[in-house]
Amino acid sequence: MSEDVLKNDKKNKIEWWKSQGIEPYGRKFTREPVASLTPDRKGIVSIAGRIMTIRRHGKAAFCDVMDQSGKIQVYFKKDILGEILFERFKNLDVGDIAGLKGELFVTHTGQLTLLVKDFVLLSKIIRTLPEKWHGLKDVEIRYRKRYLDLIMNPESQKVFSLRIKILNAIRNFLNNLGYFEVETPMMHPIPGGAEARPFITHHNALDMDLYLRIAPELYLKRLLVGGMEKVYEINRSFRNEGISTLHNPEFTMLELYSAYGDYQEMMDLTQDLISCVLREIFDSQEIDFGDTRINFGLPWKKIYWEDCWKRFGIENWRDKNKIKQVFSDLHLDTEGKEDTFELLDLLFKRKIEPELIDPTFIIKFPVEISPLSKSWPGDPSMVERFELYVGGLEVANAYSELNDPIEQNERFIKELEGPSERPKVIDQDYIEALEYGMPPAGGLGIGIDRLVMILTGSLSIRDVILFPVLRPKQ
RNA sequence: GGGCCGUUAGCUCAACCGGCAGAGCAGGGCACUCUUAAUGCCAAGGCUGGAGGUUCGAUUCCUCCACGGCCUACCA
Repeated sequence: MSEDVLKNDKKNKIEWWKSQGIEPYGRKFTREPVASLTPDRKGIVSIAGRIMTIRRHGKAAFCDVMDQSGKIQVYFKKDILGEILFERFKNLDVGDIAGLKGELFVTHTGQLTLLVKDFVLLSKIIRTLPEKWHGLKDVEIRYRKRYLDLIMNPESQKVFSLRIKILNAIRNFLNNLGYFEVETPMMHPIPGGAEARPFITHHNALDMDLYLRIAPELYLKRLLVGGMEKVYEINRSFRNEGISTLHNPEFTMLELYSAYGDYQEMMDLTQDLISCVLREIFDSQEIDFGDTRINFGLPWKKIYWEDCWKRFGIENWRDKNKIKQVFSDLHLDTEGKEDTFELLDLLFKRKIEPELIDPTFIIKFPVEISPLSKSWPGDPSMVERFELYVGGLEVANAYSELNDPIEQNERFIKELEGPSERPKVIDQDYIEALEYGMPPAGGLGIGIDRLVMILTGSLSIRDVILFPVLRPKQ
């Protein structure tokens, strides 16, 4: 280890502990979470954690010790500890991890405190923690050195513990409904299930390129063919695209499929799932997100995609000239877009999406932008599909799954004619699977990171991902 | 990829029109046995993100580079 790492004479402290015959990096220590301790607790209790502050008073000192459950004040007193242990205490620093044994008491100011009778050093800090009062604010360091963020910023600790609780609640909810949690490949020979640029990697022994998956969809539906009726996967997908407050190159998606169901069932399920998470974890139907308050009270709004355009005077959304007219009437830049769907998408993003604060289902989409969805009964130009918007963000996407192999193949062929940056290859293996018969099914995808953003009031996806993608320093 | 903003001590922040780079906390020393942003005293801490340029003189003005943030774009 280099000299400059051993800051501020802490190297000498390491030497001091060694000179006392004590290994400054300790071993197993049996302890209780500090938050579980109450004043009526009698006898010796053991706790362990990081020393966050030291207030020295000559022959005594108060410290705050933090473990994952919370903080507790501890009191070191020379006449209680004796010469040897008090000398050891003097060689403790803010940031050290220690195991402490003692008795609980309440101070004159009414604070629960552990009177330390014995302690061991479990890990010596040889750097300096960020400042105790302002914490760690530099966002770059917070992302790069998340461990410091977690030590110094309780709000950050809170967001990630909520993320875990949300995921557990989702899993419990689905497991109770009989869904199987499955794991499908993350390395795909042909990327599919979404429209996105993939990451490419290479397998040496097979001498072949593989793609990090952009969605698990096509594999999960192969499981429906195989007779698994309710499956879900919560894991990473990867998209080789720009980074923003809403996009991280690797992100977590929930995808689930229910045989013999449809998009309506998925709409009910989405409502039930998110309502359940709110009830169990937040005990509230309202969440503050930025400047707005989101009301999750049932039932959620439903708007037909086709009806979105009527407020702009667009009666026929295939009328490209009319759409362009609207852009010019609204003084909205078309940004060089010519394609009808791209223009509508842009109009939606600029004018409609920001207003969708309370949960809103957008229903029934054109087939052209929904290559894996089952057509609308009696209208083959539209499909049974919805998207869910909350807080102005797209959070979920679901549809009745297309299970007709012939139509699916035709849709894939049409897709190839589009301007996709994906490899121009059809997943014939998937078509073959459909040819063996896939039950009709409802499928649902939920962007977990975005859902966690909304539920925790985080305005950047980087605040809900422990280690977001960053360029390496220097 | 484009635009704007930022980068000063371990951390949080100052430094007027270009004139010796400053504080709090942390760290070091001393004192102090109920403090909680403990307190008091002493000492230390810097290649101002990097490289050039303008200038007698650059943290400050200019150019390029690196990293980050926000917006935008690609995209759900």
